[in-house]
Amino acid sequence: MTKEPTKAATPTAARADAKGRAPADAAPASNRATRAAERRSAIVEAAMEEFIARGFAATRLDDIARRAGVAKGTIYLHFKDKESMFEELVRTVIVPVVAKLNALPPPTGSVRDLVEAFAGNFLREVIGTRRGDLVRLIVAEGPRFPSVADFYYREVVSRGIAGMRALIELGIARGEIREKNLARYPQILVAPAMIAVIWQSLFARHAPLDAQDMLRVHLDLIFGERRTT
Amino acid sequence: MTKEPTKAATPTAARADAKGRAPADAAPASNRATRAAERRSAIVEAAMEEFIARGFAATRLDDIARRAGVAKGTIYLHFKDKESMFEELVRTVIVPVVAKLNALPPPTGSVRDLVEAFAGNFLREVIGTRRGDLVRLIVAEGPRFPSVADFYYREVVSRGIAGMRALIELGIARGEIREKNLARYPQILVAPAMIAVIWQSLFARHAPLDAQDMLRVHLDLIFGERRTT
Amino acid sequence: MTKEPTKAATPTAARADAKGRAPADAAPASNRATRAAERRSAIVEAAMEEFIARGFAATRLDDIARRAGVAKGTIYLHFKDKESMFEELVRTVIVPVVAKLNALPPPTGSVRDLVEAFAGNFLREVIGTRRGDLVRLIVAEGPRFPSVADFYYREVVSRGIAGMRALIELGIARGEIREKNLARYPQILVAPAMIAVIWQSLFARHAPLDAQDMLRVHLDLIFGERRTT
Amino acid sequence: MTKEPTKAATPTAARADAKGRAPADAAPASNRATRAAERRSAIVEAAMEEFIARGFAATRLDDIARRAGVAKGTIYLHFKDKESMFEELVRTVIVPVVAKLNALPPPTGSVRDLVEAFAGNFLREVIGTRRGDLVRLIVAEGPRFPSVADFYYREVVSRGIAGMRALIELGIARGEIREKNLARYPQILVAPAMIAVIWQSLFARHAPLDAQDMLRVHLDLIFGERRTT
DNA sequence: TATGAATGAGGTTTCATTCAT
DNA sequence: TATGAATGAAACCTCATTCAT
Repeated sequence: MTKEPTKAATPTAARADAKGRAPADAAPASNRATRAAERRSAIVEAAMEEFIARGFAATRLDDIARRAGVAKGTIYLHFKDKESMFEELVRTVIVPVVAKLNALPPPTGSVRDLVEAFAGNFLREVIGTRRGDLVRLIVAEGPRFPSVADFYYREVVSRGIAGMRALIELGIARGEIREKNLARYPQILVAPAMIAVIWQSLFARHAPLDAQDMLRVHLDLIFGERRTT
Repeated sequence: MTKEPTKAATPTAARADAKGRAPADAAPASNRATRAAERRSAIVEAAMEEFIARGFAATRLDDIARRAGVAKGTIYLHFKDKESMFEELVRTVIVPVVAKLNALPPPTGSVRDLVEAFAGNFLREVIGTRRGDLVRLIVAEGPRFPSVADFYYREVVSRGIAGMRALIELGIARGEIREKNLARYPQILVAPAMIAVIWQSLFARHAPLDAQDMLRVHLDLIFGERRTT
Repeated sequence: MTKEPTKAATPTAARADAKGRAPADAAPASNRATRAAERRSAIVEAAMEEFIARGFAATRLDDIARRAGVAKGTIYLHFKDKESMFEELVRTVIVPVVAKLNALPPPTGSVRDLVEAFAGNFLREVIGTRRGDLVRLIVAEGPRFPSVADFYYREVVSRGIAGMRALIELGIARGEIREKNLARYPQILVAPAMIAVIWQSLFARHAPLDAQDMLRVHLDLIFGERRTT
Repeated sequence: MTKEPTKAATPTAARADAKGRAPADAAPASNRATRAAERRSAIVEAAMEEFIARGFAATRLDDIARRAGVAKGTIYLHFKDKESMFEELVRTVIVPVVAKLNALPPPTGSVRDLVEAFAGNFLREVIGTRRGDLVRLIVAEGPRFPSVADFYYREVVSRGIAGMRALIELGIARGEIREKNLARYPQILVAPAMIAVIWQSLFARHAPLDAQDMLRVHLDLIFGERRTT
């Protein structure tokens, strides 16, 4: 009475190669594997939208399928069940974020400029975008999906904290930051940005928040006098 | 508004009277209205626990009823439906918070002492307690329950922001705070506290966070040199 | 993400007694417990028909519900799921059979008369009736429901075999049966009856089988010359 | 009857020829028709295993395909649908049984020896083997597949009964069998063998049954005194 | 008021069948 | 011929809501 399907691996990836030769006549953009990958992305994309809009429990696979333009059953060719889909989804969406964090340029110029550039970029790319909603989604569903919270902590939060700490220590060493204890709580550095993300989702229509400006004020607190821009 | 007008003689009540004796356990302080209120608060309490643990959609009225020690139908004597219950629930739980905010003492002593006392109190009462989870619940369900987000903004956030702004302006006027622009973003003042609340729910088991200590560092940033305590 | 309902116990059986007194005014035939029991039997009855007609896997709960005159959800108030329903069902239906086996009269008269009366009765009550189909159902689904096969073996088969063996030994002792080895294989005694049951389900429309007459011939083999009736 | 008429040039074939060379692996004894027949019998074999293990409704074509080492779609090149496959399958598997029955040697020696040899052979080849499970499968699915039951009756049962009857009449004529009425119910002769088959599937792990020995006792009943072997 | 059995719409998941390659 | 991704009808099961008691 039990089975174990465990699908979700890339389905037909290397069949052509089994012939022992490169598929010379394979049109690069329309073979089976490519179309399957496209469908998978469509599902991931659609699922993101729905999960963000309604949360895990209230999201219907029917709606995901319709939005992705596939049949309900197709989802099960790519994901074992709704829970696995949610978990893999978050991983899939987080991966580029991690890549971006790892690709940060080495610190040149003042630490404040670095932080401001980085945080400004973060705000532009996250606030009010789907990626910001992803943060809210993780906050919302984390307790019910410990594996998701774990993954997010391991891949994003702990690395981000470590990176911030390194920057803060550099700023302290260069005399840009006076408050030495800040290195113990890099969370303080990013707290306003997180607040801005959440504020955007919940209260923007009551009181819009200029996240970039708030960030500058926050950095003034940390780095001292605002520079004359 | 969700309750039916109280009817005079319901079947059960009539049958009890038919026994020809006064109900022995009806103490003067435990009349019908009182017991109804007790039931209602039992339901509210149970619903809070369940909604926090599972979120709105995944919470079953069955579980709420069992936890509250009432029958499922009883919930519908107090609330119109699940959504109304959730909305009223959040209001009910938030009211004492508002009351507390309104009962704050007038500012005497230094602003830093005031803020530190208030925030310290906030952290003690919120971090790791059910009230902290309530914040996360609102973050999680806010987009699907605009009325809840609106209510929370109106009753708690906007008042809190206003109060913080007044304190900040006082601090600036007294020379305790140098960064004048902070008054435009009181969110910065509370951001680390919010982060601590969320951190506690999601990442505490990976990396515990000393919220009180982090708060002191944050206040040092705002008020300058840490005083020698 | 896991729960354990485990319903299926008699739902509201003893609630009235919780009051500490016998429910004097409880109409014997129409209280809640009685109606629940009636519904349960209706479901059991309907499920028997459907399982016999289609087998376990091909039977739809929808059809059972419709036949029983209840809603689909009602089934789940009495049974945990389809498998549990099937298993409990077989138990429920088998119980009276066991009771009947236990209530057999002590052997008086000739062993042949006893066996003939018993087997004749068996054939009348089983062949072509729902109880006969139950035997076929157990044969069909037994390998996939070991607990059902086990239960049937323990409660019916092993007792029946033991009873037959005792009768055979009595017959040998009395000189009615010459073949002493028969006591080692009481299955031989009942084999034609079982064949008749299966024949009835599968081949009756091609070649009707007079089970009672076949039984007499079989008993003649065992007990020797047919008596002049 | 379930196969499409063979078309001349299918896409795959055409593409292979486009390479301008003869397919190197096309041995003379392994042409297309042969390989198709091999695939078909692989499907039949796999389907037997699955249908026996799970019954018709619970068997998945996916599992049959995987076990047979073909793609799911291939099954539909050989069989119209699942039901047709089941029906043809049973026919296919039964055919050799019929052939064997027809090839029985003419009766020489004593009837008891004949019956004992035949039945002993039957038990060895059927009990605990796949062919025995086929009997159980027919018992299980017969009512839902009248055509299968019909076919089985026509090809196996009726011939077997007729053959048994002839043997019995010969035994009566030769004086080996005293019970003349046995010729009217040849089922009695085979009943213990059928019981043994079913017993093996359902109850063997509770109480193993020595079918060969039981058969000898049964034949003693029919042919009188056990011969001194 | 309070109960909880009953309902049935609606959700997730499976799987026989099709069809472009 | 052969493939297996895709489909979508249909199954099982849940649970918010109702209502007779």
